Amino acid sequence: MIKHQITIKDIAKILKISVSTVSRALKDHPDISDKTKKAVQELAKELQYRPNAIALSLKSSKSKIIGIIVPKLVHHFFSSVIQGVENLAYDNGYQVMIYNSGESFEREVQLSNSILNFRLDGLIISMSKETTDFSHFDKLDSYGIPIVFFDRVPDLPVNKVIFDDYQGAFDAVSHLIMQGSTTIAHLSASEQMDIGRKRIEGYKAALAVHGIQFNSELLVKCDTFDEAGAITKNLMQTHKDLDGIFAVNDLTGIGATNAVRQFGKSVPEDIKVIGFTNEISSAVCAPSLSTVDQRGIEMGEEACKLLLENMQKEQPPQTKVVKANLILRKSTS
Amino acid sequence: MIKHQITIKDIAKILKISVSTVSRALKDHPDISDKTKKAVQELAKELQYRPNAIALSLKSSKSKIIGIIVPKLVHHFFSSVIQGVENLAYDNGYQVMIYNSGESFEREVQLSNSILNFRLDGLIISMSKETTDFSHFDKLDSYGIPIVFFDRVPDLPVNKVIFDDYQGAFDAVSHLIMQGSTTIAHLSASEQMDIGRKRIEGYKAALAVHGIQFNSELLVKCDTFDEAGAITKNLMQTHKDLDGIFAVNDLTGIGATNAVRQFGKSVPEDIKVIGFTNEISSAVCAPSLSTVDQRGIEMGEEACKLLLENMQKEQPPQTKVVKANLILRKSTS
DNA sequence: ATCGTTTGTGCAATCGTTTGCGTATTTTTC
DNA sequence: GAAAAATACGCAAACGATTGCACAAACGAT
Repeated sequence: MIKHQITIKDIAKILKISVSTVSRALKDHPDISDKTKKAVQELAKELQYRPNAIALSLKSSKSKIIGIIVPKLVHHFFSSVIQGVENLAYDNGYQVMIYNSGESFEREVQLSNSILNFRLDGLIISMSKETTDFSHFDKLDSYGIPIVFFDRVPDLPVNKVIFDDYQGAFDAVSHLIMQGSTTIAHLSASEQMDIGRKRIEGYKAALAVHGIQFNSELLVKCDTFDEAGAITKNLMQTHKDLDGIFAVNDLTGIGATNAVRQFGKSVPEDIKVIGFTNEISSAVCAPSLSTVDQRGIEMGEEACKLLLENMQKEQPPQTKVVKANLILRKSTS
Repeated sequence: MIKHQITIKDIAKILKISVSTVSRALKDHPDISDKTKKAVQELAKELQYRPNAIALSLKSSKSKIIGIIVPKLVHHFFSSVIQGVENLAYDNGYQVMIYNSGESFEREVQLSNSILNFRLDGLIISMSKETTDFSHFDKLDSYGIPIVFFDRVPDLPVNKVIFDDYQGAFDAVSHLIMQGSTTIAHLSASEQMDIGRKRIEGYKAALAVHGIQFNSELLVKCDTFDEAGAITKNLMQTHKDLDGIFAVNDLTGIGATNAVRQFGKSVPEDIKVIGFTNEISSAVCAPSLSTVDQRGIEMGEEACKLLLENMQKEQPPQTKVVKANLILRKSTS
């Protein structure tokens, strides 16, 4: 009933030759006569022979699989990065194994172990928010498995592909200023996070360059949709002249937009809003949200390229920076 | 520099015993003396021995991995299903390998082959939109790899977990009627697709039950955000009494909502809108969109459960139906 | 006729682990 | 005190493929 997968042995038995001959014939080894080669290759095709990837992995200690761990699957940004990684990986004969840490440190460690068990050839990872201990990465490293970090990266000399958060924030805030905003709040991520800090710096720098005094009351930590509404309303009451909001991500930006309208003001006429990341929601909400695109596909491709290089030969750690791309929509014009 | 992974052989050599003894000691085989067991287990722990999953796969012809192929990663629904599958799989000692067909038939076939090469133990799949030829699934089946389809399933006697689209549509439209709508349009998917057909049936049934005449002009094929706006405006011009819209998915629903407001009418006061799927966007857009939740996590769990059963012993194909769950938000009240 | 090459193939080890069987040593039984 | 049974371990084959080495046959050169 159930077919078993054709092996090299089956072919050898049918043709009454040895498995070594079959193996060599299949890969056009010069030692094998054309007659034998032809017979083997034809039979292999007829029987739909396909090499057992597991056996190959065992023999070569190479799985031809690279893993990618993301903290969430549902973000458009991460999906794009995965897309980019897949593009390059497939072209180079690698499979991609996608893992989802779900923002859990424990899960991340488990997955790292699994990567060791399956002897994956390399890892691309964006760390979970909980991760502050990096010993599971050291372990992978000590076994010679190259790692490339992206987006959420540790502050260590490792291979990483990061986004130019500073420039993205700078451009976003500069754009608000160009559009006429002068009192600009920033709904920011935690300063603990690299991302949060960089975006705050970009925000401050843009203000400074345009001669606007930084006001610490306008810098509020808040990175969820739910918080954004409440905080925005608060800000509008305490700062009647508020006319611009730079949100650390799109959901926060949309939350702020909704709050502004509920407050009876309008976007972009009274208050202009710009987000960050370019999630799908930012394109479909009303008014559509201007935002900073993080070029996920390019990031994925860069990360994969870096990983492939490191898999070939050891190299000093590199950092690649992907530039921001401003997406202008209705919420700022 | 680079450590090699500790194997059973290393332990055997250090302890000057045979590999078979080590193997048995590690799994508490009764033949082995307590003294030896203790020595082996302690050393294994100290050296951080971890079994080579590749070797185990080769030996047992079981990879302890199940694959899941989704046509897109970025949909909240698919991510939820993956989550559900992971939940159950991990509890049962399986890894999950996530694949992304990107709605490409060719990719789907490639991935199926890869599943064969890596001897995955089972597959959970939602087909790409392009898929009309099922021979790659037959091939997997002929090698004894069980398959469970979900969401986008073939019309064949196979294991599947489907969503009750008929009931979901029926409930959604009934809800619009309860809220006072009487002239209800349906922005539908293609009737070619199972999903599209079922939702249309549910729409018609709900109208019939409540004594509303079906009007074919109000049934328009349209399943993207961009089309939705244009079509909605058109409908509002040709049907001044339009007061309800049932959209085949959330993006379409949001597109319709935006169009209504641009037309100068308001949601939900003038026209009530309900979507389908419960994407993140539906929760954050303004006004927030009522929708039909597809219980992705439960679907994933059901699919995984069905697969695990089939991996244990062959069974006649089953079909499981997951019930719809109405999510009421501002767009309908 | 003899030796050296070339050509084509097979043997056997290897990757890491499991497992059926054999066996040496000790313990039990009458 | 001899046979039977229990205990604790090792040998070797197996999973599927690769590859260094050996070797037989055929060929050419001297």
